[in-house]
Amino acid sequence: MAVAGATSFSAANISERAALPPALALSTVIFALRPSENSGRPTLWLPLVRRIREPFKDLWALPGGPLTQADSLQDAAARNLQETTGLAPNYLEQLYAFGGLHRSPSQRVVSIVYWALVQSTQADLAQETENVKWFRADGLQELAFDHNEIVDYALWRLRNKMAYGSIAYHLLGETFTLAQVREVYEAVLNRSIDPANFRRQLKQAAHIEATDEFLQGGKHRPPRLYRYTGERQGEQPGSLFSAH
Amino acid sequence: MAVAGATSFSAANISERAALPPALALSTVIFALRPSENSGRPTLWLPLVRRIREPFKDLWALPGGPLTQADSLQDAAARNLQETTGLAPNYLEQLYAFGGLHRSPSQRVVSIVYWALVQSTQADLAQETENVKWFRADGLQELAFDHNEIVDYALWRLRNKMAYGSIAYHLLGETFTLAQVREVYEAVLNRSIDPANFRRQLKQAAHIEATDEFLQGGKHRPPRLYRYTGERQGEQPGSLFSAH
DNA sequence: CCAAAAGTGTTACCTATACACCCATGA
DNA sequence: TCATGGGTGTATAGGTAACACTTTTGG
Repeated sequence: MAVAGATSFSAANISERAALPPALALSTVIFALRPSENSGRPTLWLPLVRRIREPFKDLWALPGGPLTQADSLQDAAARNLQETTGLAPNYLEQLYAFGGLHRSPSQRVVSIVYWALVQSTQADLAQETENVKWFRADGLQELAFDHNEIVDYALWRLRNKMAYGSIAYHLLGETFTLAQVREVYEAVLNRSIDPANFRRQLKQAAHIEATDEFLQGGKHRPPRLYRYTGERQGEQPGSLFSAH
Repeated sequence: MAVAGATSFSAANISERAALPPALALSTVIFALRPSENSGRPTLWLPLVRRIREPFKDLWALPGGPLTQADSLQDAAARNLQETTGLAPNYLEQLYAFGGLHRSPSQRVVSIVYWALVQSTQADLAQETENVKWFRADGLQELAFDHNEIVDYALWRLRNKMAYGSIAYHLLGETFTLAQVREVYEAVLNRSIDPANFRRQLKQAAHIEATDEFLQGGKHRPPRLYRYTGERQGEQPGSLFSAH
């Protein structure tokens, strides 16, 4: 099924494409926070898999696969994510259906793409193999297919949701300090935020509750731990309540 | 391909489903403003097509069809919309990919759904036939498949975009008065808006310019006509600039 | 006691809202 | 001239950003 060089197409090639039914595939953009190599501050990373076949052999690509028959799109995305990277997502939402004519040089492929958030602890457990590796989300190298464009769009959506919705918690564990939430915002939105104002906004708007515990072991005054009380899963058409 | 009653499934039926590859379909939720039957004030309407075959024979459904091979998803949606209803959309954007297991009682179908806005003038031209008819967008009767859910989601998205983005102009013609824009907002968001404040918000935030013309023929002081200067097409992943 | 993060208080500014008011036109 | 929608001005409230200040820990 894989053919020739990925750059140009003959007329014969095009008419051959028109005869085949478009294939349906699922891919997922997975985000997690990991410490930066330099500063050690949390930054956005995502796992990619190496292509071991043409087309785009040896380039890195989003994890994905065919649509499993017995699952809904959402379930199939979660299952596929688990099988290719070993990760269990904390948040999963449909991103977009990409269906340009020449996304793949061989057969025409329509990809339904999801995006996911996983906790840092999860991400650390995930095995890095020869063919699965984490990359920083910004300044990514050239990827297979149109996956650079897809990652850019996912990043845009993530930042949008972060700025308005209450999504940051899905990158954190069961309990967290308000400073940690702030660090998530700063890492994703790539700008510093006033701690005083930020904590107030969180405590009034978002769905969190204070616990009786404090994070010990720091150098300074131990901060209080909080817990997220909102929805755990991603946004879906069924749930028409979330503001954005 | 069409089989049996739409309500329950035998085990044999299910395993048969699993063997077939999922079909890929396109549908579109089309919105236009038309005067209400009672008040004459503009309200939201959408065109539906009558099912002439099982499943769901004689119920109304969203216009749609298979993915044409030679077009991108966006182009295929526009073409399909043209062929089924005769309408040319002023705005077209992908809504969601619906892929639940039992959306269709026969074969499994994954529908990539778009939503569109057309001008009232267009909508008036569009021929109402035995099998194509306009309905008020709220309080819709029972539709085929999961199309009620899809329309609800499209309505939610429309209202969201309307409240933030600059989308209302796509329901209007080349030139328009600020009062007409306000009527669009009032019709879609279903609440009255202060004319004075609304005009100020528009004139500073949105991409419109004043023309030298005034709308004549009204009962009172002729209002100035404005023109939209922003983008004409829908939002797509390529264009990562629009706020929301 | 000092440094630094946790957490609180205060103020300036910006923008959405409410509403009083003037303007221009048809009848 | 009157009624009415078009269009402008202005005061008020609510929320965000900036930053001074207090609190609490480790060293």
